[in-house]
Amino acid sequence: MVRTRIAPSPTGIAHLGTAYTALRNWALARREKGQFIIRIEDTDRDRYVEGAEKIIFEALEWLGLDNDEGPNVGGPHAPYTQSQRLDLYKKHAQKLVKKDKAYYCFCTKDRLEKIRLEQQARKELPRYDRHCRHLSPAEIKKHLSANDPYVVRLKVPQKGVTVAHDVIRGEVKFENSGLDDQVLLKSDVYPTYHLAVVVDDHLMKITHIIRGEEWLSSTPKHILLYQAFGWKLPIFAHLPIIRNQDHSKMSKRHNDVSILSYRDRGYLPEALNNFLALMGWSHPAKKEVFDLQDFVTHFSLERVQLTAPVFDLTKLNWLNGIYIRKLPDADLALRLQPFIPPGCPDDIFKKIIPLVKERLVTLADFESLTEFFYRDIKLTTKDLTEQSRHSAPDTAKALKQFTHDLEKLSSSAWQTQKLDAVGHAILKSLSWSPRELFMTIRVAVTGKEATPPLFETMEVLGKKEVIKRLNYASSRLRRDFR
RNA sequence: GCCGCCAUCAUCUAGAGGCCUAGGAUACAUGGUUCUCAACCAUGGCACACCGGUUCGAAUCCGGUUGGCGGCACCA
Repeated sequence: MVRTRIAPSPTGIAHLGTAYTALRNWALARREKGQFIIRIEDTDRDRYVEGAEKIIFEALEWLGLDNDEGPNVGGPHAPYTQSQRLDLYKKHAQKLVKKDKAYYCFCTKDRLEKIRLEQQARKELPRYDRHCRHLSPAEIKKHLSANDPYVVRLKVPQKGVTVAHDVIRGEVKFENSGLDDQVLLKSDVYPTYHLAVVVDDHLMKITHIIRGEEWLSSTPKHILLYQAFGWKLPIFAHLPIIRNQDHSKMSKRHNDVSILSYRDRGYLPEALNNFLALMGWSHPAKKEVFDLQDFVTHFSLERVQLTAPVFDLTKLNWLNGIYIRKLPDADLALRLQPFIPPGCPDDIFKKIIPLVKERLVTLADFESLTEFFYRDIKLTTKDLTEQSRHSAPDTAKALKQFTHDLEKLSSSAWQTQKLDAVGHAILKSLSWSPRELFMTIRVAVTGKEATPPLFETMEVLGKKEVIKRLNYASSRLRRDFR
C-alpha cells in the first residue's frame, strides 16, 4: 500500500513549492490507489503564523489535491498536527537516549555561540564539539535534578558511511564524520524537524518520502534515526527544486510564490497544475496539455528529471489561455464571477464572454478588455484622425454618414451581419481603405485600437449607445476643427 | 570553506551508444487569414559547458575541469 504525504509548515503563505511537491505525492498515491496524507509541521513556535494552516488547505482544495488523512479530515493516525504530538516525540527521544543512540546536552546557547565563533575564526566548519556526549551518569543526574534545561542530540557514529538510496538520483553517500550531532529535542521540549519527521513518517506508515532536493543533505541524519530506532526505511525521492530566473531557489523576492495569489490573479487551477506537472517531468506521450487525471495515470518517479527547472510565467500564461478557451461559455461565466468589474451589467456580461474568451490570458484581464462596454470612454480628435490619412472634416463626414445609415436599422435588425453590411456599403461609397474606416469607427465607438470584432462589439453595445458614441465623436471632430 | 546534487536552444523539455547534420513546446521574428487585437496556420533563427578517455561509432558510458544550485541552526 502506497502512502505519501506532504508536511507543510504554517509559516504564512501556501507556497508554490508545496503545490509542486503535493501534486507529485498526490498523483503517486492516486495512481497506486493508496493514501495521500497532509501533516502540519508546526514545531517552530517562533515562525508560527495564525491562520496559515487554513490557507494551506484552501490552496490545496482549490487545486483539487484532496487528502485522505490530515487535520482537516482526521484519520487512524491522528492527530496530524505535530504540536499535538509532543509527548510522542519526547517519548521517542528518551527511547533513543536509553538505547545510547542519543544523549542529553546541557550546553547553553551562549556556549554554542562561543564555540561557533571560535570555529569560524579558525576557519573550521561550525558544528557541535560533542562536549556533552561523554558526560558521566553522575554529571547527567546532577544536571537533571538541578532542572537544567537540556536538548537531546543524536549520537552520530564517528566512522562509516551512510548511503541514501534515492529513486531519482541513485546512491548518495555521506561520510558520517561529516555529520553533526543533530539536536532532536529542543529545550522547549518541541522536537526538531528531523526527529518529528522520522517519528511521524514511521508511525503514519508513510512508504514514499517525496520531497524537495533541499532535503537531500539531511537524509543521512534521517536514515541514521531510522536505524537507531530499528525501523524499516521508506523509499526516498528528492525532487529537483524550482528556481528563479536567476537560477537561485525560488523565492518571493523574484516570483510570486503564493498559490492563492495565482487564483486571485485569475489563473485556473487546471492550468497551474498542468504547468507544475511540466516542471522537471514530461508526459511519456510528449503531451504538453493534459488534465489531472491524465497526470495521475502517467506520472512516475522514473521520468522525473534531475535538473532543477526555472519558473517561467510565460509558459503558465500560455497554458492559462488554453484552458480558458477550452471552457464552455457558461463555465467561463462561473469562473469569472469573482472578476466581474464594478458597473458591469449582468446582461452585457453574458454577451461579452464569447467576444473576449480567446483574448483572455487570465480571468483578471476581463476588466481591462471589456471596460469600454459599460463605462464612459475617453476620446480625442487625435485618436480619431490618427486612424486614417483623412482630414478631420472628412472623418466627421464619414462617421456622420455611417451614423445616419445605422439609424435606419430597426432595433430588431441590430445584428452583427446587418451592421457588417451597412459598414461595407459605406466603405464602397468612400475612397477609404477598410482598415482606415473600420479603425476610425472602432476608436469612435470603443476608444480603443484593439477590441473584439467591430460589428459584434456594436451588436452587444446596442443601437442607442453606438449612435450616442458616434454622434459624440463626430461633433467632437467638428468642434475641434473650428 | 566543507559536504552533496546538477549540466541539451532564452525557458520547459525529448533523448537511456548508431534512428540526432539533436525532436517537440513556450517565447521571439517573418508571412498568411483579417476591420484592430487575439486565436489559428506556415516559415525561420536559437542548444548537447569544456578537455581527455572507452568504442568502428558518444548528447548518451568513464575521468577531470569549469560553472550553477542546494545544505551545513535548539528553522522547516
